[in-house]
Order: sequence, then C-alpha cells, then structure tokens
Amino acid sequence: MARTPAPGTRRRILEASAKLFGEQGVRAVGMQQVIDATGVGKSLLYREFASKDELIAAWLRESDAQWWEQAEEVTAPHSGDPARQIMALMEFFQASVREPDFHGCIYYNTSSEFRDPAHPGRQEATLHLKGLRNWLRDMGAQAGAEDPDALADTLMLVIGGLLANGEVLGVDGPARMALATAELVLRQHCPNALAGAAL
Amino acid sequence: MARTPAPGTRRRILEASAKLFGEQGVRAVGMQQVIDATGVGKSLLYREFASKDELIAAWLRESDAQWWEQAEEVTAPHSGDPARQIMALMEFFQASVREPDFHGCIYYNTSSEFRDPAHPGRQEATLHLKGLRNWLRDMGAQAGAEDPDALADTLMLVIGGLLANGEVLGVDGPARMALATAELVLRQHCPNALAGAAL
DNA sequence: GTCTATAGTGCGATAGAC
DNA sequence: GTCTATCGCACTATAGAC
Repeated sequence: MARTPAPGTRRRILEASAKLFGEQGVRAVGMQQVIDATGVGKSLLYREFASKDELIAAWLRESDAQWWEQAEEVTAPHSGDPARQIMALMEFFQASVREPDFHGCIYYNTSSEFRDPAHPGRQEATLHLKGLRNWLRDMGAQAGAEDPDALADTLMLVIGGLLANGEVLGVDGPARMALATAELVLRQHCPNALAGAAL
Repeated sequence: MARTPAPGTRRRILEASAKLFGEQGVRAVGMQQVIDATGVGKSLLYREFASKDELIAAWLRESDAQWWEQAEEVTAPHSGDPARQIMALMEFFQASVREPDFHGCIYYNTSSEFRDPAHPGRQEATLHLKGLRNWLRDMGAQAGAEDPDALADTLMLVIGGLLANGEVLGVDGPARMALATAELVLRQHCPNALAGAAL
C-alpha cells in the first residue's frame, strides 16, 4: 500500500553533514547546503533532526562512536601492552593529521565555534575529549605511570598541539615531532614502558 | 564648523571587537553588536573598516602587535639566556591560559572559523603563529639546539595543546604540565641549556 | 535603511510500495 | 488505485552585512 520509508536517510544526512561541517566548519554551513548535498527535503531533514544544533550534536556523537571504533582497531594488536597501545593511538593521530583532507579536529573546532557550555555541540565535543583523556589516563596507569593524570594531561598537550598546528601551519612540522615527543613523555612517566625496542 | 573627527574611534572599535570576538568567536558576533558596544555609528564603523573581514584582520594584526610587546617585556629580563627566554615565554602562555577570561587562542580559533587560506583573518592568524614558531626556532638556535626547527615544532605542540585544551577541558590539567614538558623538551634539544638551576 | 541569507514551518505535488 | 513517504517550494521571522 503505502510507500516504504527510505532506509538510510539519517545516515545520508549525517554523512553529508560530516563532510560539510568538517571541511568548512559548522557555522559556515547552512541547512540548505546540507539539503542540497543530500537531496533530502527540508521537511524530512527537520523530522530527523529537530534543529541544526541537534544535527551538530548527532554528527559529533556519531563521529565519536566511529572514532573509538577506529581507535579500537588500531590499539587492539597491542592489547596487554598499554604503553604501546598509547603509542599506536598517537600514530593514528599522526596519520589522521597527514590525511590530505584533514581540516582540523572537529571537537576542538566545534568548541571554538560554540563557547556556550550548554550548546549541544560543545557538550558532545567536551565529552569526546574527556573520554580521550580518560583513556590515556587509564592506559597510563596500566603502563605503570606514577602519575597517570599528569601523563594524560601531557599527552593531551601533544595531541592538541598536533591537531591545532596541523590545521594552521601545515602538517609537516607538528606531525614530525609528535611521536617522538609522546615517546619521550611516556618513557618519562612510565619507567619500565616501551622497554628495549624502538617504536 | 565641521565637527572634528573624534580621535580614538578606531581604537574604541578595535577594543570592543577584541572583547566580543575573543569571548564569543568571530562568526558569532554581528557588526551590529560591535556598533552597540562602541556607540559608534554604522557609517563611521564602515569608514574605518571597509568590511567585517577587514575588521577581523585589523583586530588580529593589532592583537599580534600587542602580544609581541608583552612577550618582549616578559623575555627581556633574560636577555642573553635564550633558553630561559623560551621558558619565560612558556610561563607567559601558562599565565594567559589561567586568566579568568581566557577564551582560547584567537589565532587558532579564528583559523578554525575560517578555513579559506585567502581569508584576511586566517592570513593574519597564520602569520602570527608562523612568527611565533620562528621566534622559538631562533631562540632555540641561540640556545644551542642541534635541530632548532624540531625544537620549535615541538614547543608549538606544547603551546597549541595548552591553548586548545585549556579552552575546552579547563585550564588546570594542561597548564599544570605545560611548563614541565617545555623544560623537558628544551633540555632534550639543548644539552647545555638551563644548566644547574631549576626553573 | 536595504538587501541578502538563514533557521525553521507548512503545504501541495509527486513518487513509489502495495 | 490507494496510501504514505518524501520532495520542492513558498513562506515567515530573524539576523547579518553593508
């Protein structure tokens, strides 16, 4: 009888949003652009996402989930060796920054576009970054760090600097030093980590 | 009997812009807000700055000049000891991030709001950050760094991370580790730097 | 003040699944 | 043909640049 709801609409909207928001920034992209890019109608877009803010938040939530999936893939081979897992994640960051279509970290970028802590997009961004910091702290603790919080904060320095500078100054310099610095920091905090072998 | 142009109009506009742009971000602030905040008329504003983009660029240029003045003040006492000058600048960054009205680095923030390399605001931001990196490289070279470019890139990692994370995650963690990390990096690159004394 | 753009609403037309 | 998902467009209201 009735027409079947097209599957994957939400996904298509999110993918188009991810591309546009990621490349140009959130405030620079209008809902009309999202509509044009998806071919979806305005009514359907607003049925899926009640407002632009909600779309922004959903995009970041989705990206967070996907990011952690990739992080899992990248660190899994080193399961049981937390220091090496941390380094694997740092390599993953380095590779991301080197992607030709790298346009900066969507979480830092969105935070800088929305300063209000109550903004849904900013909240998702903060959640992601806090989650990352927690992961680093927990891994650091497992790796025998004497002060896992300090280690996590320091690695966040390296990560934040890599992502921020990579976008503005070009990727070569920051990406060149990020791994070595992370390793230096890691060895500093975890006396027995990364024993022997080079990276 | 023509009225004399009020002096300092341009300055007043720039000061109001600095406050608004800095606190809320550039795209979040309309020209009307700048007008309301200065009390200046629309025509006068547009006589001083032909467009919003030009105002953005002028604000960043002005901020850059003021920033270097402060940097000069902060590093001058250590003239002749480049490693300590670098550390003084890092302390200056740490203090900035700890200011109660810290809202992130205006250069990183503006870069993330305007991705087009041709945008005047982005160009000023890039210029500032390149200038900073150059200063670090030159000081590093004077301090005896074996690879001053690597040192500069690494310190930019710490600075970028401090500013980016300070805005999103709160200032305590990043600020706590930035100095120690900078010192670690500096000692790593300059064998004879910071000899003896603690920070 | 003017003109454009944007977020968001609502409706008639159309495209498909049965 | 019927029924509904969805498109496309017209519309409002607000805000922005200039």
